[in-house]
Amino acid sequence: MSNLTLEDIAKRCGVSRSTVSRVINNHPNVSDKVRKRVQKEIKNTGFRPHAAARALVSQRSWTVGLVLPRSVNSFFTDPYYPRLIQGIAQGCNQLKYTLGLYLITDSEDEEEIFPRLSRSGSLDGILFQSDQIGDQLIDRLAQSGIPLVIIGRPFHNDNISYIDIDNISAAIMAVNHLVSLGYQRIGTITGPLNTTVGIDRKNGYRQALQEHGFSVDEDLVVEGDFTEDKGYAGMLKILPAQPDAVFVASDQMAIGAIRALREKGLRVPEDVAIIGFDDLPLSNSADLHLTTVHQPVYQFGVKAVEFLNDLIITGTTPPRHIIMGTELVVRESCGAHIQQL
Amino acid sequence: MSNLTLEDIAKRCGVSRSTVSRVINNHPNVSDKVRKRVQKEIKNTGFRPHAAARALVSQRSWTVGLVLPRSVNSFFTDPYYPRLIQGIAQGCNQLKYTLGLYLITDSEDEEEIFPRLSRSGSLDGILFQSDQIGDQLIDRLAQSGIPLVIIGRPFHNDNISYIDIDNISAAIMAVNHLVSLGYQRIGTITGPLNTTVGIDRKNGYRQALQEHGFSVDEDLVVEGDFTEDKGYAGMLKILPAQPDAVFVASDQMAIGAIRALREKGLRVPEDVAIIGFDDLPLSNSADLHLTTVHQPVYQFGVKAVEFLNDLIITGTTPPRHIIMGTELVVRESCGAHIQQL
DNA sequence: CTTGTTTTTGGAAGCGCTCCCAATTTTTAT
DNA sequence: ATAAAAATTGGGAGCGCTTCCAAAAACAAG
Repeated sequence: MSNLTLEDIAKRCGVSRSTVSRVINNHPNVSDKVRKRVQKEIKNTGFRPHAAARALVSQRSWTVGLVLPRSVNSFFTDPYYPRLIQGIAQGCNQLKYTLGLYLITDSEDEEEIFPRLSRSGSLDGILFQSDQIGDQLIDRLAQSGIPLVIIGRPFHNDNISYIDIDNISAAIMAVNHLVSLGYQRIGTITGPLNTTVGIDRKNGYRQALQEHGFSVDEDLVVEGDFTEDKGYAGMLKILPAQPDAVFVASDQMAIGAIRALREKGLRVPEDVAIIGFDDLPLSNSADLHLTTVHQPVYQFGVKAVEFLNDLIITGTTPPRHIIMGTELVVRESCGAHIQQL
Repeated sequence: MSNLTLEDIAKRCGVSRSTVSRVINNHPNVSDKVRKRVQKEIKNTGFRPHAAARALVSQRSWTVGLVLPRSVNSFFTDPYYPRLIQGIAQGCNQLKYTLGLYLITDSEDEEEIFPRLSRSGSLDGILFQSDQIGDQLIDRLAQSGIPLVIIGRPFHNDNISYIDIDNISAAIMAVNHLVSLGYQRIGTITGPLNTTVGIDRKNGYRQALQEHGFSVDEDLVVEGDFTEDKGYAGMLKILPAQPDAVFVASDQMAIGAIRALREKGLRVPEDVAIIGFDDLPLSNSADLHLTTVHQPVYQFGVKAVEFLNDLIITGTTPPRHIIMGTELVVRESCGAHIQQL
């Protein structure tokens, strides 16, 4: 069906290859009459220019890669990534990019992926989920000169472009909210501390406590990994330290934490207040009205692609950083609605 | 860095472009001496052949597309899709394909996607999630001759290759299990009935009941959509009909259903037995030991890619169908463990 | 040391497209 | 009307690669 070439279309219209090319690419210098004729023929035949040929001559593949390192093990557990991917897909659609997905699975060495990513011509740019293990790979990619946007602040590489949300401020905002409601023993279930997200949110928590003159009780700090199970386990672990409020670093974990509380016969927020992080749809379902920090996951994905597109067009230096804001969503799990009554 | 061409490598090695090409593609007719020399040079320089140039001349892009229609709204709610995608990604890695992800988002018309998919040369083949709305698009793609594998039985198009699990048998197996345990009023919360999965599982349910001489009570049948919320709502709706067991068409919905039961003070399985479908990790977490139908989601994804690869190599006709088996996973939510004690 | 056979190598064509440049046509000004 | 300027068009080169074919080199046998 579509084994047609530019040349074929040209012949059928009695014009030259170049003219057809101009029509396809909306170049101005084509007479209306010819343009109409060619457009009609293209429509009739269903002709599509050959992507590879185009990519070869224009040195643009119109494909961007999304790399999710293996350590993102919450990929099929936490709705965060699917949502992010939706945003990225939307961004790609808008800018006419095709999205290439590179999930690094167990069998595949980080070594093996590099050639595939840097294979010249196959990718116009790369979105790379930040990740401790991947940091060396990030360095190599950056050096290869390919436009690269890290999703989430990378570990020790600050002279590289990345997009992130302001996790520290967000955590501070969350803890401030708890403090303002009068809670005294505020704990936290953190994200994985081998990620910058995990670290930043934890630091925000500490910082907020210190600003209010609270001391940080290490028994009130438990490391999680963003999964519901770890939220459940984390809450069980933190409970002996008798928190009256807990800042949980993801909604998914918050759900697990609340489940643990309920099983212990404790009420939320009366016995323990819970504040989550993410504000994904699940956080406001029928039996759960979680107070949480809203982060614009979908928009974040869209923005990441726009950012990458910018780097592709204008060059990768100097590295730039985009930090997106978050906001507090007050629902019922912290008791603010009770106090206001 | 990698702006090198074959020609450059050739020059550095004092051989011709053709020879370097042979080395890269492992053609036999190269002397060992030269081969070693060229391989070393390639390694040293980090040279990668230009993907587009290759694709142009060989008419193979080594990219396959995965299309998820908009109607897959449980995409970021149900762990099924992320898991499937992992399997597909794994299959692609194994066979050296790049995975192109096409999420049809709101803004994008089904019309718009067709040209992007059929653009000659950009895709070697397509995996297409079955979906009622997409059926016309599927027809057009099939006609364009591009290798195409539908994921899940398509609606009215049986002369096209697809891969599916045997949903009807699986549902029968699930209901048989309930019957064998002595339950009398067996209900179902179905999947969305505008999908073949939803329909097939529901038909299996009916068929099993009929085989056992039960009449089908329509009050015991409620339509869901695979989301937890609909599972919750479905159970509330079905409860007045006093089921003693319910076949829920996905684990995610089963979780919602169980939540509804618990809120009503009903016990699982003592008051109402629940059997789910999927057997994703979530179905066997701390407070939930769901009896369910295991479907090999990950392997299903891998297999789909292998199947597509087959079509790419050997041609798309005649259409073939791959049906994968399922198995019952007996845990605690149906009471089998109690009876056995 | 020929001749014939096999293996290895280089050159050239061409995949389908874009883009430059020169040739042609059209428009405008005189 | 003609000359000059502007708009439109066609031809050719070339993007980086594979692959065919013919030339060259290596090897075997007489």
